Formats: sequence, C-alpha cells, structure tokens
Amino acid sequence: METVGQTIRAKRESLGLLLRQVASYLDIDQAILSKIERNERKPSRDNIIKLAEILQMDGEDLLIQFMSEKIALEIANEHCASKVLKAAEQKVKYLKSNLEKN
Amino acid sequence: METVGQTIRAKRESLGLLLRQVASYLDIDQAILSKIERNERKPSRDNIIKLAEILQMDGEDLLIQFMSEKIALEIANEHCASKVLKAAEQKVKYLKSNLEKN
DNA sequence: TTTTACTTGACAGAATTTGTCAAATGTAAA
DNA sequence: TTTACATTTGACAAATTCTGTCAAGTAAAA
Repeated sequence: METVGQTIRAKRESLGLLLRQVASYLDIDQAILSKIERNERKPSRDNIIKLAEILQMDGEDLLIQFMSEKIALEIANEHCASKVLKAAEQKVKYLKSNLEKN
Repeated sequence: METVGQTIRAKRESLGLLLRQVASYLDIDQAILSKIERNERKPSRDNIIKLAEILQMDGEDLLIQFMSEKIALEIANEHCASKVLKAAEQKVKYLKSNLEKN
C-alpha cells in the first residue's frame, strides 16, 4: 500500500518535474518537499491541494489518502482500532446531522 | 450523543466525587479536570486510564470513546468524511498485517 | 456571611511544528 | 576524474501548540 509521499514522488517523477519546481509552486523549500515525499514531514492541507493541481491528480482523492493515512497511523497500534473507527463513523453522522440544523 | 467530558462528569457526580478528589488521583490540577469535563482541554491517554479506574468504568470503552471523538471532530467538516474512515480501515488492516510479520 | 465546589483567564515553560540554509551525498554526463 | 545538477541531511531559529500552575471570580448551600 502506497503512502501519500510515495504517491507524490511517483507522480512527480512520471511528469519529469524537479523537487525545486514543485516546491516553488507550493511555496515551500525543496528540503521540505523532499521530506514530505519520504514521509519525514507531514504536508499541510494547502500543500496537498497544490500538489494535486500541479501533479494533475484529483484533489479529493489525495486529501482522502492523506487524512486516512494520518488516522491509520494514529490508531494502528491499538488493538481496538476498528472499534474506534466504527464509533467515529457514528459520531460523524451525529455531528453532520447537527450541522444541518444550524 | 455524549462527549467524553459529559460521560466523565456524569459518572463522577453519580459517585459523589469532587473535582479535587478525582484530579488528585489523576495527579493534575482540578482546573484541568474541570476543563476536560467541559471539553475545553483534551485528556491525555494516562488521564483516561486513571479516570476509568477511579470512576469504575471500562478503560477500553473510555479510550474508544475518547479516540473516536478526536477523529470525528477532526473530519466531521469534510464532506468526504466517511470515505476517509473507510480508507483508514483498509490502511489499519494493512499496517496490522505488517506488524505481525516483524 | 461563611464555606464549599467549581470556573475562568492570565501566565510560564515544555514540546512540537514549520521553515531556512548550507553542507553532504549521489549520479550521470563530459 | 572532473563537473554539474538533483536530492538529502542535519543544525538551527521562529512560531505555534500543549501542559500545567495559580489565584481571583462565580454560585449556591449552610
């Protein structure tokens, strides 16, 4: 299973773009992008959106990959991880139904 | 749907315990516990475990409630929240299957 | 009015995040 | 082997977030 970093690097290389080109588009130092691609740093939400743009990817897909990876790493070492996710699903539903009302 | 803070407060009051008593058991200032109960501060993992002990609750249940609440609040404002959770579930499975091997 | 429980906000120190920079490393062509 | 270029690495600083302390404030009961 591919990490966000791996996905980004693969796409960047397939487009023949350099770290410095993509980093400048994101308005960050190329050192940071290098670390993002190797999962040493986490991209910001804005980074993800800009990355999807320049790498011609679906922004929502990349965001989903990014957020789900974050959550998975947070709880993967819990033996009750899947219970946590199921409970989270219920809470999200509840929260959303309340947002509608206000 | 009850927040962790509400659950804790309800249980503490039903046992007739004072903030200061529970806080001292957790080894934190009662101001912090007050804020935890009103969702102004987040409890640490250790706080949750100790709370379950002194409030005679199941520690795992409380942890699940705590972690799922954290995740739900993180993503509830995303319209793709449920896709994120489904993707997270897959990733957790993948990560767990790899942990076994090492 | 006094006591008791809880709340609030200012504050400080610790820890984490976020970014900059330049030197080091790797790589491939000249 | 040099040279040029892409990437990686780690030291560093600034900014932000986290954690807890403390004392003054509110509210309600005795």
